[in-house]
Amino acid sequence: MSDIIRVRFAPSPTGLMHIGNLRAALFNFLFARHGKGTFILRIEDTDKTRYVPESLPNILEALDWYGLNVDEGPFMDSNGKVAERGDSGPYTQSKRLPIYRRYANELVEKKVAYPCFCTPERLEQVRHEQSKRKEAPRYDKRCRVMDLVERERNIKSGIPMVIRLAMPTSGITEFNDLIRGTVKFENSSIDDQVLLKSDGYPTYHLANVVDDHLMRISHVIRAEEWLPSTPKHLVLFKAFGWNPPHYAHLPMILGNDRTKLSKRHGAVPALNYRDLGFLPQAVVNYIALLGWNPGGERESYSVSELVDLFSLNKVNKAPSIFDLQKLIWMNGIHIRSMSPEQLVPYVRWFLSKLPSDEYDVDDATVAKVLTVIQDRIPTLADIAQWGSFYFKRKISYTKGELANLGKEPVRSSSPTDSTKKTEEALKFALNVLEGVSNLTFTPLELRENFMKMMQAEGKVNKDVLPFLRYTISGSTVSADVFDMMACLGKERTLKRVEEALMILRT
RNA sequence: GGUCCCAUCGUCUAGCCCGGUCUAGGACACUUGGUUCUCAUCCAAGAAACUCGGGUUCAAAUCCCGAUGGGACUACCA
Repeated sequence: MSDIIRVRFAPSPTGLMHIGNLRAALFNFLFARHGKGTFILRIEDTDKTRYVPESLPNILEALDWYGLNVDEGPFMDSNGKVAERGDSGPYTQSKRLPIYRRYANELVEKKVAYPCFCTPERLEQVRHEQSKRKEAPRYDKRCRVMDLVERERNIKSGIPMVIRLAMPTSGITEFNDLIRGTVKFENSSIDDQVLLKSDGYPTYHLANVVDDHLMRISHVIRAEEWLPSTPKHLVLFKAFGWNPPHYAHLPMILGNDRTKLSKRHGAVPALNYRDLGFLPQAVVNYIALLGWNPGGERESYSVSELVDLFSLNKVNKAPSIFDLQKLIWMNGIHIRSMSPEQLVPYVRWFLSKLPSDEYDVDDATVAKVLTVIQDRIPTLADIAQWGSFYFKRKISYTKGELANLGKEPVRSSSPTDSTKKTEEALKFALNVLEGVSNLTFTPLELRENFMKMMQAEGKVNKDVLPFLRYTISGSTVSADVFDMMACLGKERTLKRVEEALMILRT
């Protein structure tokens, strides 16, 4: 076996790319890049009945969003059409049907496979009877022992048939899984799998083996659910006289209830995380650490660091549970580690979703706003709420709401008292703000001025700042008041305070 | 039912291969405190695990066996 690394991510286009797919893709990608190898995308569309046309564009978009660039295989060209690159194509199995047929015939000639004429109904019944007798449900090998004359006759008369693998009835098949070590299977316990269906399409098992060989795949890195069918694949490799690739079976990602991740478990489609406001590098970082750990105590890694450190023998054997809480935390880490300018492209989409009659999103100032709120947004989607002090055209509140701010928490004061208190605070603020020059309207300067003046008048923060916060942001929960005011600029800040005072006087 | 895989805090994990340095470390979440005009960030502290039973050994989270538990597979699906 050559030491050139070629790996593939081989999804079947039966639905949207989900987290499990993403994980398989990511580990293949990391392994390929780490070993300076080739990362191949292969589309396993051999089940016509489950084919979903939107699936492939979704897979390509997801790979692109997460930065898992494919070296060979389908890609979206500049016209938005699916094209393929690489010299081992086609990379879409439905375009390789003659190849599989040829190899299936070769297996029949070698007597490693045989035609089977059993109807689905008969198979169903055989299985039914077996399970009634508490036996393992499996094909009873009736057509395997059919005499050649009858077989020829059946073929000639055009009875629908499939090609089945003639699994050895004795001996064991063992292999060294790169993650799990030696795994052994009793050949006699394995069914005579269908290799070529009656519609001329191959099953996964045939297509997989043929393509992995033809595409010179060096390492098959796939989910653990494939572990039990690996001996079938090995038997096929042996029958063809080919060298099998190395195998590595990844532990599964489970939902909170410890079962296979499915729709019930929340935002499973991989691109949903984009729409929920997660950074691709945060998701990649999180997923990489689910079932893999380079050792040590670090949690935050860039993609290139992951590539440098990645190795299959550090992959865990046990399945892991997807924890959205930790992803959210990690997203925050990545958001805070980036500059506002770097964040802008990711944030734009969320801002574009805001109603334009209420929000005024000025592209040029997004970065400025981000510096103010970057520390407190766990996801990019939160920019709408936290940035609204700036983007919202009009901060609206009623007189009552403003007055309410003046209420003492303990002893309740009369409405007039609380209105007065609010008014007093805002008048004070207005006065201070007017004293700060346009040029020095910075958080630091503002803070100093306010502190100085408050001290002079015997006021404490609580007497002024909550009122100002509400006036500026329209919320009792917001970013730093001074940061917000500096971000807004003197003119807009003054306008808001003045407007609030006017409302109070009505 | 059969086959295979797996097993450290609620969760992600370090340690396991090459037994002693483990009164088992880190992180998320949780609780408490500090910083603070709010919410976050940040800082400090706390609670929280080697599934069980045998064996090997002077010594086992680490090696072996078994049980239990969980998961995957068991289709003319991948």
